[in-house]
Amino acid sequence: MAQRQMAFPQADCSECPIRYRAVCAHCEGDELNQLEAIKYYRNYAAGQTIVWAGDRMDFVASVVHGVAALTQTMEDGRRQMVGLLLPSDFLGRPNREHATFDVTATTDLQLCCFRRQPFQDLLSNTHHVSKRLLEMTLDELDAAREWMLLLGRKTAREKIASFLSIIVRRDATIQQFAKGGALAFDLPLTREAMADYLGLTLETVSRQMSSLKKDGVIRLEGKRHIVIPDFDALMHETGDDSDGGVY
Amino acid sequence: MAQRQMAFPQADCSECPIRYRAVCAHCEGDELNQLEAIKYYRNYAAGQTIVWAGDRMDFVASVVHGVAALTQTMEDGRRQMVGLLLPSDFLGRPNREHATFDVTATTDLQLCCFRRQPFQDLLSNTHHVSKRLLEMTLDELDAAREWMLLLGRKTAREKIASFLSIIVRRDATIQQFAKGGALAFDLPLTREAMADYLGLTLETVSRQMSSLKKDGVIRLEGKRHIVIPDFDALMHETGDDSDGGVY
DNA sequence: CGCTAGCTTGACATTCTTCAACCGGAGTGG
DNA sequence: CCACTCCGGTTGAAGAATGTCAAGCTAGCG
Repeated sequence: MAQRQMAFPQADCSECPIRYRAVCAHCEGDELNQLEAIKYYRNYAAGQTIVWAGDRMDFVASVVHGVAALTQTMEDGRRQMVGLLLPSDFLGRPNREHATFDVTATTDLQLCCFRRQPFQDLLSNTHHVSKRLLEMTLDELDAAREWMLLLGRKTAREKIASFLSIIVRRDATIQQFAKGGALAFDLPLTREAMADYLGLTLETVSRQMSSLKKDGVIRLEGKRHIVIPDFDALMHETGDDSDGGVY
Repeated sequence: MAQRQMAFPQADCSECPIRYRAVCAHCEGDELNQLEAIKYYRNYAAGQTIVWAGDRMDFVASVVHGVAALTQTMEDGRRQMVGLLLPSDFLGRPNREHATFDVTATTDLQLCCFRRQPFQDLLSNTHHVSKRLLEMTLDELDAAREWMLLLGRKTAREKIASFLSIIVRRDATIQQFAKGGALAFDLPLTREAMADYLGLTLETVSRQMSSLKKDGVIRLEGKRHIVIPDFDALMHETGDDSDGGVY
């Protein structure tokens, strides 16, 4: 694959699109300067592998633009995605030298990287980064648990609907309103990657997408562009409790 | 159900069985004293519910003895276990007032509880508790990701074998050597709870247990006591990479 | 202009679930 | 003490959901 040149701007922290959601969210003044001093950007084209499971990984990073996937592969080739990293999500683990999962860019991607050792020093010496990292890790654990319900108990149709609703909500910046107030967005994953995410085969994904389309829950414009005329109707297909309840 | 009296001893921290694995692991001297000052024990009988999803929860806790399960339930009754808490595991989330999942004791259980507010204060004012909590949360996230592979891609037989191997390894204190060097332990879960853990029906769990027994991978003594004559044979049934690789 | 990657669709096979019957031990009331 | 019932578990038969294998479509690209 030809390595296209990426076109993401390399922002100053003050203009960074994930400034108040990423691991740096709570930092100000000196702490932010320390982070800024050790940061550098890396760009990847859609489809590129960032690290393989077991590889030495000497940086941690925040996703600035694009989407990355963590996947696990069994000996016989069965694959399961176990993490989907959207802008502001954190990649890597402090105090761990080697990657536990394969990491690939599923769209063009920009990472804001920190060399691991200086980052760990910062964790030990300051409060705000580790506090934010704990919050984010707890959030990811909650998300992982929702995902487990999906993998263990939902039907193929519910899985697809749930996936679409996650994408729509998780990266609100991607979403736009199409004519008539409907939601519209581009899928950041191929059918195969969706299958890996959902614990299905790509054929089943394709069939269920067609089925949702036939029933008017979604519209497909091209293969990747989705229009959702009625978000409530989509939510109804997810199998989740409709009444937001607690909040 | 009659509320039997629990028989777990209430240890001083210095004699606590989870002293160096729980959230308090890194604490010494003053920090430990602060924790000790706000701790109290609670006991639950097998089957009891600790909190329901959405309930106000004004404490966090470490599991001292026994096993607790986090489960999610869909409107139509489908249930998925999303967390299995063994001794030293942490229950609850700082800065969150309401429980996100149902929590139940699957065996007789002892918790070492901390009122949430003082615990949060400790998190803000000291280093060692939050550092340990971050480590533990990252470990749980890794475990959740292994679990996703299981839920999404493993066969029923592989799921059962994986579950058994997790139990054997995760709480090494439970396990004993039966005659002939075989591993032996008691299942901490009913067939139904195993089904909820593994994303199966209880009938499928029962059938696969019978099948593994028929093939000599496990022996069943009563319904709950398991003997594993050959651990490698069990591992081979899990579908996981056999060579431990990195470690 | 033909290839390829990504996707769709069909026919058939397989796995797991569903529904139902049954078993055995523990606790309970007569 | 015995019959009863309940709970957790096992097993069988039939059906539904999803996977597998195979063919074919389409858009973009060399």
